[in-house]
Amino acid sequence: MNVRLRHDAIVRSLRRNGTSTIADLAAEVGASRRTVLRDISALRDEGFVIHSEPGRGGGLQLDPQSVQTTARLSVAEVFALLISVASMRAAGSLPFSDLADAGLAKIEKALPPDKVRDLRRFLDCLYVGQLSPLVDISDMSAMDPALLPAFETAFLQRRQLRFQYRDAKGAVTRRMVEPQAMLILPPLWYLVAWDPAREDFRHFRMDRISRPEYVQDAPFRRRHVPFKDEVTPIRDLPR
Amino acid sequence: MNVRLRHDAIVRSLRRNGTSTIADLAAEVGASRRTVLRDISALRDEGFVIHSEPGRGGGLQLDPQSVQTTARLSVAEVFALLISVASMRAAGSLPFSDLADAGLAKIEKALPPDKVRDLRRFLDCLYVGQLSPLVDISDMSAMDPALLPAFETAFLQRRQLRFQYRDAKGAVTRRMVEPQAMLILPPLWYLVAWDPAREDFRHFRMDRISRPEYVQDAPFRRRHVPFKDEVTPIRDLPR
DNA sequence: CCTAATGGTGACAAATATTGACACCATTAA
DNA sequence: TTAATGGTGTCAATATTTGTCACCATTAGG
Repeated sequence: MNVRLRHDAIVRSLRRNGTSTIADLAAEVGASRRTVLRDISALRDEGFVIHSEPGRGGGLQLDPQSVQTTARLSVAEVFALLISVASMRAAGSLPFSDLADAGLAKIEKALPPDKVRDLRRFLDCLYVGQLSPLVDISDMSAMDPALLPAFETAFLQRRQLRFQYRDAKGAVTRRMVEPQAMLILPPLWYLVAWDPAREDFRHFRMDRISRPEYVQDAPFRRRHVPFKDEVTPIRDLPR
Repeated sequence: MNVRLRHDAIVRSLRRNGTSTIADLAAEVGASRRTVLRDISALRDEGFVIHSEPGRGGGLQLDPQSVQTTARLSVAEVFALLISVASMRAAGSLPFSDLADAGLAKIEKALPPDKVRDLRRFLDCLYVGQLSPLVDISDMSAMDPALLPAFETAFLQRRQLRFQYRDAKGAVTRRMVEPQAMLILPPLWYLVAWDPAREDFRHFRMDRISRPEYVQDAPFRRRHVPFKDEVTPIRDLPR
């Protein structure tokens, strides 16, 4: 039996039985007492909280609070979860948001370091404010997740972004801009970008952007964005 | 060098260089050509999409979309992430919320089945509505995550919940109620409960509840909650 | 106090898994 | 045709994991 499988079996058994002795577990997974002890030690290293009671009537007990689960997430998914929780925190305090943060911190820790750096750099471009009550929310539609990679690249490598934009009147234009920031006015998201053709900043509602693509040969520098309203950088929000 | 570390190193190298040959990787991680090939095969089994091109000028290429990360999360953390994304979706469509959903689905799949059942049952108690603009949001504070277990038990095992409640005027009372639903009026959360002492339903703002504990010997049955405003069960929200 | 049942550690040989060397095949571009 | 590449099979060398055994610490019960 594989080490991994044996660990799983031990956790399952502890979850099922409440309390087990090393001898029980050894018999159940078909390994020696010593090996089970080594496995328990490894599981503790992995974060499982296993209480042990020596002496007659003693045994091992798995703290149910510590039962953990592993999931393989793509970077895009982690990214989406991260900004979900970030924007939720932006919208105001919520029950359990600390726990969600803790979960995300763990996920983040498991990411390759360069990806974490990327995510942080992207978060630095996120700003939050209060939505003016004048905006018509009724025609909102979600942004296609498939668009994410182009945005990520445009922001992280500072490449100009080309996309199709449908304005409030339904007119469709093709734009090429320098993405400077993302502005969250819950529940709407805006891309704040410098439009070189118009030599000014423009706000674009994310749900009205389609077919975005970054332009490899069009790098640019970050500009200071003159936000009209009061906004907060997301990284400055209280945790 | 450890197998795990070597796999990580290979993935990092592929991510950094774009294209590498087996020989390059072997030199870089200090292993033989054969071993690297075995590693590549293992990584593919784990879900990494690695394109390969034989022949002159060929090499290996890692599909960046497939880079994955594993994280061990406690059940409470998964729970917090789940309701975060659920309430975010409730607040309106957001970019990437589909991706966040997909990530959560994977996490959920990795949970033990009985926990998933519990989560679903809890989600059935969640309702969403529009917050009246009359509520004063300025004095909000987040709920302590340590309170979660008592709530979970009270909801799932239908035990009465005892807690301390501080009302809008600051007066503190001790309550014992039957938790029937959770109502999300972003960014506020309410516990909707039947108060046996008053023989009526009451709404309690979650951030004003402290020291909750479930009462083991006080089971009850679910009641039909007569919501005053228009609310939507969270499980009926469009995905 | 003694004993039996329990968790826990160290040492070392046996069992098992991983690795490297080598031969070889398939594909591709020059 | 050749050289550079990915890919597979085999087998001995090497590294890791496992079991055995001896022993210690703690606890409950007689």
